Amino acid sequence: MERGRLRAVFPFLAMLSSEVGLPGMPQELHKAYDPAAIEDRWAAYWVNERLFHAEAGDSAARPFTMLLPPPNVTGNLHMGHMFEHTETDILIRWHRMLGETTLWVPGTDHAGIATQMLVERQVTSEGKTRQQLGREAFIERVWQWREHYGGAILEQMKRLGASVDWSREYFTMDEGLSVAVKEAFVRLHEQGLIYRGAYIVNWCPRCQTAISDLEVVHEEQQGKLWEIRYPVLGKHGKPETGQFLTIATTRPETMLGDVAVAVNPEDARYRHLHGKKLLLPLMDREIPVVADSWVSADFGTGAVKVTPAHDANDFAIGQRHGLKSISVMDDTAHINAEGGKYAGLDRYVARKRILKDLEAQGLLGTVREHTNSIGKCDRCQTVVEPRLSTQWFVKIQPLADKAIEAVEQGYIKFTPAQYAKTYFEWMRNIHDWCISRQLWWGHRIPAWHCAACGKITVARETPAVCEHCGNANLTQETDVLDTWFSSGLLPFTVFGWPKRTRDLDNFYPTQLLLTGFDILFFWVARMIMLGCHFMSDVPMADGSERDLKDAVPFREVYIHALVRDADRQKMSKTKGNVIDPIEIVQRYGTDAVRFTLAAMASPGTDIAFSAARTEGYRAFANKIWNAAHLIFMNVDRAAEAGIHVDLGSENPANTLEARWIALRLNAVAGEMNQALGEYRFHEAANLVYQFFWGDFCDWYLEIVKLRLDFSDAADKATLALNTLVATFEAALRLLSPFMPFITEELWHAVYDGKPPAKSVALSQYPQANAKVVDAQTEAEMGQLQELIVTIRALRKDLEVPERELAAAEIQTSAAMQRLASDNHEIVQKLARVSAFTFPAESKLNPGNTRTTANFNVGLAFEKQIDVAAERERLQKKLEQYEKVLGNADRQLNNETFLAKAPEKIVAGLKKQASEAASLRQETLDAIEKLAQLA
RNA sequence: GGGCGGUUAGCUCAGUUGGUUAGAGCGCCUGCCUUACAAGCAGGAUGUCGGGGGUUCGAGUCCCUCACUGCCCACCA
Repeated sequence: MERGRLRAVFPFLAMLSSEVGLPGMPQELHKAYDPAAIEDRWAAYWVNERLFHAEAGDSAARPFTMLLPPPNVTGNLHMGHMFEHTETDILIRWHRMLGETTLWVPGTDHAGIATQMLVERQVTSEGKTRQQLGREAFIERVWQWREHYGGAILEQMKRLGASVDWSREYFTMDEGLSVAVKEAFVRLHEQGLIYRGAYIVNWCPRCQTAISDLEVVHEEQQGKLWEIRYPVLGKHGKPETGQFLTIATTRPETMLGDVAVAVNPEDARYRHLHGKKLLLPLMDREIPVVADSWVSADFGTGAVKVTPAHDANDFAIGQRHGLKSISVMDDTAHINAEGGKYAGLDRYVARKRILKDLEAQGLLGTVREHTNSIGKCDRCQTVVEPRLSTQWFVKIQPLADKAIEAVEQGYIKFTPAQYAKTYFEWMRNIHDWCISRQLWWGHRIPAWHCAACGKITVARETPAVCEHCGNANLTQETDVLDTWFSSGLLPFTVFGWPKRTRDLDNFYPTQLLLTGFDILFFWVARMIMLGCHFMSDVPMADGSERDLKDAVPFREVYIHALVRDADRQKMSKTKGNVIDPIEIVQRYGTDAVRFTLAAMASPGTDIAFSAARTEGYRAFANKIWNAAHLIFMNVDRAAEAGIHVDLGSENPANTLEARWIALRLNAVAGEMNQALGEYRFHEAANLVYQFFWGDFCDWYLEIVKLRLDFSDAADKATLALNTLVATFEAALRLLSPFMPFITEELWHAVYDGKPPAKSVALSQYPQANAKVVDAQTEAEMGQLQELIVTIRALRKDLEVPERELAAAEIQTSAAMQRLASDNHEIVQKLARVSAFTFPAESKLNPGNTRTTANFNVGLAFEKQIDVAAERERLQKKLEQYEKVLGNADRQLNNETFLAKAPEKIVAGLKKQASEAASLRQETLDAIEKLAQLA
């Protein structure tokens, strides 16, 4: 480490050492860590140097692969992304440092509806419609938009240091992926797992497309339940006077498409009407009364109007009773020609008109308030219309069966485990998947309609002629595929499927999927189904058959929590409580924000993000920065004395603090590896925080300062310096997955710009050595710390001025006397003691002494003693000891406890009891002494 | 209607398989500009672990129950 380097890392040092001198140091030169000064530089370095590029077969170790849940190409980075990316990046960086081939694949999703809506809005703002533009031109516009603005989120990820392999970036509409999507569709079709038919689907009148069940969000709403009287027809097709069947409905406008009224066959009230005809009001259509057990007698009037074209249940009733379906609404939820005089009206306008007309005819009965849940389009919040339409479906049961088995067999593990339950629940009640969308932007379905025979040809390439009749007059299906169909294939299509590539051999299955529960069904479940289905047919790398175990798309799923605002509210644009991660990052630095997220990421618990916490972790970064400052200053001083740091030294300092910090590092490394392996991010973060700040800075650094005298006893100082720098270097590695920027900067500085690897991210993660055990050092350091802390507290109580030193006297065991003497410099410095002695008995006032299980310590400092306050303090102590003692004695006198409790617990309790007993006695003595004094 | 969580210090939250005196950060109080760091150092106060019952030698942790609260799923017109 040379001065030049030091100045480069800490520019302010130049000022410090200049002739301006300390007192004159300009105020504006902040000594604090400035993340902005280093982060951009390293972010660019990592990308430009392609440090996180992985090749199949890079190492013998099992590869660790993860897929980035592709954000929408229209998306902007929000806190949820940053959280997800932070957790993923920590794991990825950790695994990379474990020496595994580590691959994180990034990409974006074309996001059919979302993107189309966005570009459509743009077109509209220019006074045009997408229809005027035409399909081809519109799609061209979307591509243009994508060129200019798409994938901003990936750029933001680069800035935040996500260690992904950018050379593998994909877009779900890329040529290669499009071929794969076609292939998947055609294969499913060949296997009889795709069919086309007219069914009730959820229709969004605004997006003018079908959407899947999952894309409908249900909302409770206060609505009305209207009763409508349908006249009963007599023998001659004439209404029987005064005879009505009263139905109840929440959607009167659909009555235009009624084809029957259904009652429960057991319902005695209506048994006489079975088989009779009714006259559908307003439409003057004869409709039958049918008996169907789906109808419950106790809801409404017990009679249900049947509108097969506009309700899924009614459709099922229609099927059972051979009824026809009459669609009365068009794509935009306006009444169509089937609706007679209501044609052209919007559904809600029609509703009002219909109710008014019914009332005029005296056919409207009781109107009740009624809460029901209505379905809205996930994308645009428009109320969804169940509508009969011709769509493409995936026959899902065979796929679901395998997907269930994969999880049941443990081939895929969920964390937190409870999500497996949710998964099973959904998978076991799954419905066929409607995969066609009436959009323009997306993967167009590879099917062609024949103008001659009307049949469909499904093919990988545009067919020349109809496969059924040979006619050449073919037009391609206009529908596109659900976006989730293509993203469900990603775990293998990103590696080149349907081709059998080296990547596919090496990286499939991926190891872990880390994502939010909101896309558990949308995406996770679909990937499992499609992966198990398609990859079962792909042989293993060695050519052997692939079992279900290896067909799964990932071996583990980790479901992360939600990031909420500081008041635990969901962040939403409408609430205006969205925290922009970029803004927070600019304020506190990426490392601090990442650390906040990690430290709060306890599995299964939502995160209430608060900037106060981030402020604390910025302070942590600053602490590390300043520790580096201290270390580098000493490296610098050593260099002046001709001493150079030897990081590879096999000869560590053999001082108490050096042995102790090595033990701590070893223990913390072990605990961190353990915690990270179990996705306990918060625990790992707290461990490294506590280690760096508490152990390393507060104790080790303070002590080691005493050793760094390079003018005198330089050998010891050299050893101390080597150990110091080596420990710091290891601590940086330990922290680096959490705070990649500051650790990268300082790690390079430690090596004076000549590091053994291009990045700390490519160095090795510290591992625990189980053989490193040194109970004596641990105990001695513990006792020394207790002594120092006790003296410090006593100083406070005695109000010894901060600057003043005080003489101490200690009563303790011979061993501890030796310990204290051997380390008297440490005690003197950290506890601000001038000197200490070991008289057999203390002559000091009780207020001047403190007692612990290991020692009594007293300070000779004159203070007017407040007897009452002192008695109170001692009484409180006494109560505390007696409580402990009572508790311990009670258990130790309990024979069942002694018989059943583990030995370790009993021994611990005994020790505790004896300590408490002696402390109690000491306290009693002090109280007595105090009484004599008074 | 089904299912899953949560309730621990003023605030935000940890607390792995039941085990010795329940922790952290922030905030609060006190004293320090101690040449790495005031984004700091040192010391300190604060809890009937939501209520009730049970199992156990032992419960914040397991079981039952009640209360409050959040979320997911569902075709009741």
